[in-house]
Amino acid sequence: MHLRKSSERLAAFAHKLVKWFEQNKRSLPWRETSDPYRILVSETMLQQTRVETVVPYYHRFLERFPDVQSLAQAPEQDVMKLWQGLGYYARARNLQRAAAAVVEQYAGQFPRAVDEVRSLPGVGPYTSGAVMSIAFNRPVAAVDGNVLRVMSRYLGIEQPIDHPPVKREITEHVQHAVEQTVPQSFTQALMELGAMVCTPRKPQCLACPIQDDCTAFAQASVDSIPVKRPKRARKPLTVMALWIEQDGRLLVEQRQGEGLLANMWQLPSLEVDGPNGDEEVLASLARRRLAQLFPGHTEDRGWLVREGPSDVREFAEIASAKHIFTHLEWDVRVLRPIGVQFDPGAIDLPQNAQFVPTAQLRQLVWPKVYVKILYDVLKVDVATVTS
DNA sequence: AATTCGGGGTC
DNA sequence: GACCCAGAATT
Repeated sequence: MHLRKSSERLAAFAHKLVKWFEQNKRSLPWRETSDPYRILVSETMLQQTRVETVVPYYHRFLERFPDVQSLAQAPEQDVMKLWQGLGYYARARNLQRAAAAVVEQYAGQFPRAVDEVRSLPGVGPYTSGAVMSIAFNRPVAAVDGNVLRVMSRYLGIEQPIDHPPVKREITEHVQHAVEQTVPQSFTQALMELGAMVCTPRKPQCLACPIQDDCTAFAQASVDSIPVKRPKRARKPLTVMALWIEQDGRLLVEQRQGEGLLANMWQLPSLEVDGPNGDEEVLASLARRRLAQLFPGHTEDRGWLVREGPSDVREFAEIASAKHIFTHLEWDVRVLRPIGVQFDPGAIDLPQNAQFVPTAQLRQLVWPKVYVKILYDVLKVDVATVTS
């Protein structure tokens, strides 16, 4: 792969970016340190997540887990609770596994070799480059969404940037540039330019330090670069969730350990494809879920008692919420059985379900959509970190 | 090479 | 609504 820009022009490019960065950089918490652990925490939180969103999480997380040891030995639920609301929860589990690997495989000393850093759980091509350059000032390219946008415009690349060969070509240019300057500053400068000047919409080309050498600016094609391939449509799902509250306790269940929102807590629920929220469909789902939760029980004079199938007939929809994921769209409908009481002590529940006093709900880790539902119904804020 | 992982800000 | 964000892991 030949370079579109000469080595000399890339050196000048890098130099101008670094100079611009030193004069224009934002003050951000992770720019106060070169501790590789803290850089890794920030980079992991920043994956697919905006700076403003991350800042408060970064402070809380490092206050509770100031070093790899404290993170490595913490209960996973404590880590997840501090990640609650950030999304992409595998990042949190991987980050803790990475801390454990540093403690166990590197005797608590953060590894300094690219391959070793890259081998840590949750550390991919971008994050390894970011840690190497930012924390250790080593010349390793870090190519994220900002960099792909800046470089595709600078180089005038009109092929889709999410095409691997295109990303490889861009990485080669970035690698060549970072080797000719101060890696620590250059990596951050490239991303800072993408965030503040070379933005997705309405880039501030007149304020750009590399405007004079930018291919897209020269061609007036800034608005049509980068090109990305179209995304698939989201899949709509209807989620029937049961509200079963008895004597100040709410019936909740923990999701399975893999996949979407792994291990997080929710109301007992059933999912069906499509917008499917007819009253009768929901009631039928609710009866089916009740039968799963309370096998062999039936309603008798207003109480759910043993023997016979669950035959609760009527439900009230007490709350609803729509929630959009990257590839899914949830329509959550919360149904409360009418005229039935439960005896939390006399019922055998599935392993992952239990009645929890409403005052203790906030100790569990909840997906955002259930944070909203619990607040709507109970007026309790289960997002507040208490641990 | 394509999918699966959250959630929020912005236009 | 559609887009996109300091991406990685899995298939």
